[in-house]
Amino acid sequence: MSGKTTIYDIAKALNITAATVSRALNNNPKISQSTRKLVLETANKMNYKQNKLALALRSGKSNNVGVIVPRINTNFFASVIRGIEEGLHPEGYQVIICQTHEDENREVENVNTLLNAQVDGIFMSISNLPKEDNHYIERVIQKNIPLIFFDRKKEMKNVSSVTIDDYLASYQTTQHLIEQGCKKIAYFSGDRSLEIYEDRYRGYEKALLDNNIPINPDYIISIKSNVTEGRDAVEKLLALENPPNAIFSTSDFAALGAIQRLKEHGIKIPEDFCVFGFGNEPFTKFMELSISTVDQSPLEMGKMAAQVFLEKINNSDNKKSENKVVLMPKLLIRQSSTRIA
Amino acid sequence: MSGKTTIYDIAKALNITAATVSRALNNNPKISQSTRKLVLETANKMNYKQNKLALALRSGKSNNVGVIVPRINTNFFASVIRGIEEGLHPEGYQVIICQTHEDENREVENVNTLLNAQVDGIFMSISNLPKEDNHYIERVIQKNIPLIFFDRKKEMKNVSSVTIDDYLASYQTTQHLIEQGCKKIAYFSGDRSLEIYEDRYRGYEKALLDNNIPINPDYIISIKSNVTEGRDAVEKLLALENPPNAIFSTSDFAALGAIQRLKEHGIKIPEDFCVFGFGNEPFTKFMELSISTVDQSPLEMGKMAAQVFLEKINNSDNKKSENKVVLMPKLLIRQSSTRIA
DNA sequence: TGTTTTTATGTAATCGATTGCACAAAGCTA
DNA sequence: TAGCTTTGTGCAATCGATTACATAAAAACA
Repeated sequence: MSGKTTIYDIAKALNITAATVSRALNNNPKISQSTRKLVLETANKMNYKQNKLALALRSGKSNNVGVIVPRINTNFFASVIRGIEEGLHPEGYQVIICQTHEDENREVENVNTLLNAQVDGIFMSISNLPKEDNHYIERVIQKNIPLIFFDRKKEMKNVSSVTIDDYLASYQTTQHLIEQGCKKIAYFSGDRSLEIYEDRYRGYEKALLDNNIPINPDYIISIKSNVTEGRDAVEKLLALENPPNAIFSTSDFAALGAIQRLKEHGIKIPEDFCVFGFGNEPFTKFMELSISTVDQSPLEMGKMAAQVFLEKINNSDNKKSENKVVLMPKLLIRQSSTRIA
Repeated sequence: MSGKTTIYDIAKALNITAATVSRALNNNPKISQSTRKLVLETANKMNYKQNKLALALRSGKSNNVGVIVPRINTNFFASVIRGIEEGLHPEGYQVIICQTHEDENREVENVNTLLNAQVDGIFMSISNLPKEDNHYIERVIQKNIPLIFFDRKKEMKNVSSVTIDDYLASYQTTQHLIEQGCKKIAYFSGDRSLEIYEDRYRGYEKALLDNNIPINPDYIISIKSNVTEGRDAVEKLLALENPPNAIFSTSDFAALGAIQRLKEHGIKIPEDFCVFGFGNEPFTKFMELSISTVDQSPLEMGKMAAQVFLEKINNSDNKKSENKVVLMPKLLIRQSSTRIA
C-alpha cells in the first residue's frame, strides 16, 4: 500500500488489463489516444514507478554495469569511475562499484557477485596479484558479457581495454630527465608482473639505451605506491657508492616521500636532483615545490571505457570483438624536474 | 546456452521439479540427503548461479543500496563510500553510486532512479542547493525505505543521520587559534543554508563570544571549496584596514589557496599568521608546511551509516524510527597553526 | 447490406526463484 | 491389517512487466 503501484493497480482502477496499461506506458502505437491519456494520467496520479527488477528479469538486461577496482579512495580510480558514470548515465545505466583491496580472492568474488546481479557489462582494473587461473574471467566472456579492462589490464582475447601508452609515457619522461642533465636516473617500479609496470620499465630502459646510458641495477627499486616506501627507497639510493641524481617514480606518493627525504638530506631539488612522478595526484600540483608527473586522464579513460562498452552492446553482431584503446599520456613538467626552462 | 543455467535446467537433468531443486539449494530440511547431494553436485557441474534479479523480484529485496553524493572524486566522499561498502559487503549488499554534481534536479532524478531500481536503502549527502520541495525525499520515507543522511544532512522526521559534531569542531578550532594568540580570526564559510555550515559558523561565533572577542563581519567570507576562492579571499582580507592574523577555513582547499597567497605576500606562517582547514584532505599532511585541519573520519562515518542501515532493516518493527549518530571530530594540529608547542 | 480490413484490447505465456498446500509412499502403532 | 504420522516431492501461484497471438468492435469498402 505504502507506495507499490503496479500496472495491475492501474489496470484495475481503469477496468482494463495490465497489457493495455503496459502498452500505453510504452507508447505502443496500437493504443487509442483516449486510453493512453487516461492511463498516463492515472499512472501519474497513483504515483506509478516502473519496477526495473521485473523489467530486467524479463528482458535479461539489468541496466547495471559493474566496476571493479582495487580501491575507490584514490583520485585516479574515483575519477575513472566518475568518467564511466558520466558516459553511461545518459544511456540509463547505473554503476555498481566493487573494491578488491588488491586481494585476488576478493576479485573473483566480485566478478561472481556482479554476474549474479546480471550486470550488462563489467569494467575492471585488475588487482596487483596476477592470477594464473583466469577461469573467473573466462566465464564473463563465455556469458557474452562485455568486459572492459582499464589501466591495469591483462592481455586477453575478446576483451577490450582502455589504457594510456605507458611505454611512451615512461620513455618520454626518462628522455626529459636526461635532457635536464640527469644521467643517473633511479627508477621506482611497481609490480612488473602487471602489464602497465612492465611497459613503464621497458620505456625507461629503452630511453637509457637510446642515450647510451647503461642500466644500473642498483637504481631499480621495487616499491609500493605510498609515501613511506619512497622515503625508504631514497635512503637506499643515497647509501650507494655512486648515488643517482634523479628519480623517476611510477607512483606520485613514492615520489613525494622521496622528495621529503631528499630535502631532509639537504639535497636541492631540482638543482642537485630531479624527481618525476606518475599519476597526477592532486597534491603534486599543490606542493610548494610542485612535482612533475604523468597525467593519465582518468576522466577521459572512464568516458572512453563507457564508449567502448556502448559500442559493444549496440553491435550485438560482433560482440565478441575487442577494442584496445590507447590514450596518450601527458607529461606535466613542473618544478621538481625543471632545471632548464 | 552460453551460461544460463536455471533451476529448471537442473530439474530437467535430474527428472525432478524446480521446487525440489530450489529447496535443495536453500537447505530446506524437507529434502532427503540423497536428493540434496545430487542437486548440489549437478548445480556445480552445470555451473549454476542464482539469478538475483528473479530473487529480488519475488522477495522484494534487491540487496542493493544506493549512495547519493555530490561527487565521488574527492577523498571525503570516496572514503565514506568505501566505509559504507565495507560495512555492507559482508551482509551481501552491493552499492550503487550516484553523483549529483551539486545539481538539485540531478538529485531528484537520482532518488527516483534508485527507487525504480528497488534499492533496499538510500544513503545521501545532500547537494548544496537546499530544496524547499522535499517531495522526492518524502516518497522514500513513505515507501518505508531506510534513508540515511551523512555529513550534509537535512533535519527530518524518520530519517537517520550520521554526522560529526560540526559545532564542537568549529568551537574547538576557534578556541585553539585563540590560544595560539590569534584574536583576529577570519572565517571562510560554506553555504550556511546547509546545516553543517550553519553549525560550524555557530561554533566559531560562540568561541569568540566566550573569549570576549567581538565578531567582525569583514572577517566572515563565504567561499566555495576550492583553491582559487581561498586565494581571492585572502586578497580581500589583506586589503582591510585591520586585517586578521588567522584564518579558519571550512575547506581544506580554500585553506591551501589562502596559504599560497599569504606566502606570496611574504607573510610567515605560523609566526605571523595561523591557518586552519577542515576535512583532512590527504594533501594537508603532505605539504612542507603541513596544514592543521579537522578530521571527519569519513571511513568511520560510512561504516557507521552502514550500521545504522542494518539496524533499521533488522528491526522491521520500528522501521520508522530514526537514529541520529554524531561522531566526534578530531583536531589535527599541524604546523600551520602551531606557534606554541 | 454483407464482407474485408483496421484498430484496440484481452488472453496467456514468459523471465527465474520461492513457497503454501496437496498428496503419495513409507513407517509406525494398536 | 486398518489407521495415523512422517517424509519427501510435486503443483501451482506469485513477484511485475512485456508481447505474440487471438478476437471483438469499428471502419472501410463493394
